[in-house]
Amino acid sequence: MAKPTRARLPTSEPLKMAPELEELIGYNLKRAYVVVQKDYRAALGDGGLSPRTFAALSLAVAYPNLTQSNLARMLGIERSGLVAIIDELERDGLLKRTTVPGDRRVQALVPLEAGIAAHRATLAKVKAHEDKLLEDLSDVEKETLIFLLRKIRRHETES
Amino acid sequence: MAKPTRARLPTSEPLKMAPELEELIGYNLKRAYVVVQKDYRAALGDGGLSPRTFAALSLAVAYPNLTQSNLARMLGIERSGLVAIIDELERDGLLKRTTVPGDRRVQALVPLEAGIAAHRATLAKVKAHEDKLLEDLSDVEKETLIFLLRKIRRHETES
DNA sequence: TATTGTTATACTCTATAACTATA
DNA sequence: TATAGTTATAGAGTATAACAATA
Repeated sequence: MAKPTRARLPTSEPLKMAPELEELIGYNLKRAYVVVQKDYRAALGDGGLSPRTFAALSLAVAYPNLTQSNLARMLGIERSGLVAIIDELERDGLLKRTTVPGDRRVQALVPLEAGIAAHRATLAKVKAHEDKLLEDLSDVEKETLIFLLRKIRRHETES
Repeated sequence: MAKPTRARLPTSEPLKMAPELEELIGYNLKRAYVVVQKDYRAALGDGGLSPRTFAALSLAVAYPNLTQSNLARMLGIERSGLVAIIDELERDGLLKRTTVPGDRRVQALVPLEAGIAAHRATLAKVKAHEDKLLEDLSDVEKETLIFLLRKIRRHETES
């Protein structure tokens, strides 16, 4: 049976980390992601688009008449999970589902003027939040980080 | 009203990305995190410890007699959320809650032999999964990535 | 008054499976 | 048979608020 070998860490003591955990890419990725995500929410507030809704809108604006299935693929999520996101965007008047002549199964996504404006405005806020949060990273460091993250993203499942 | 300006993206066409999305750190962080997290689960299987449970065990092993409140702080989660994680670890015989003489409020976490062994075995599996998944990153690139992620992590809320 | 562990509760994000209407 | 959109459902993961015991 394992015996306690050290005294309990008092609350006042500065927080230590598990050394082997700190060397793992996955752990650092998760923790860093939480930092950025929390700051995003704080910066955009309650009325703002959530990260995933903003991502969906960005792609819908960049590729008008996109299919929901294609958008889900681009986002790396299931078709079923996209429904609520599109519901929200349509409810807010940012885009609309339209039927496509020639294939009555699909619902093409058409960005509306309000959606294009919301996208532009939100993008500016997101950029401002990242610039502020990451101001202690140089431009080269930010480029390097994105380059390395994209290298990991090459393993995204293509399904 | 916005008019469709391009033809619908056919399923066969290679997936495009929204350029401005691809330049955001947060978006790339999220997508890369999903890649690593999915590969972790695939590598460790159904019986394996989840990332958060492994992280909790790692810290409990590194700091015997740790308090639940301190552990929650280290993990960056709420005390309440840690309860289920410790329940799981205790149920699996990997650690035990023990009362501390001098403060009967706290439940010190004592790693058991099985817990130390499970930690060692899981760490080996996690390292193997990361080495395999990230084999296209050089050692310098991996070090750089961890360095940059830690720079972001400096903004972790100290609560 | 403040803190520790706990419970209850709810919300976000995501996945799986099954359905319908089309193709 | 296969695909697009949808619904129902469930499971992580996390947060907030409150509580009892203790400091």
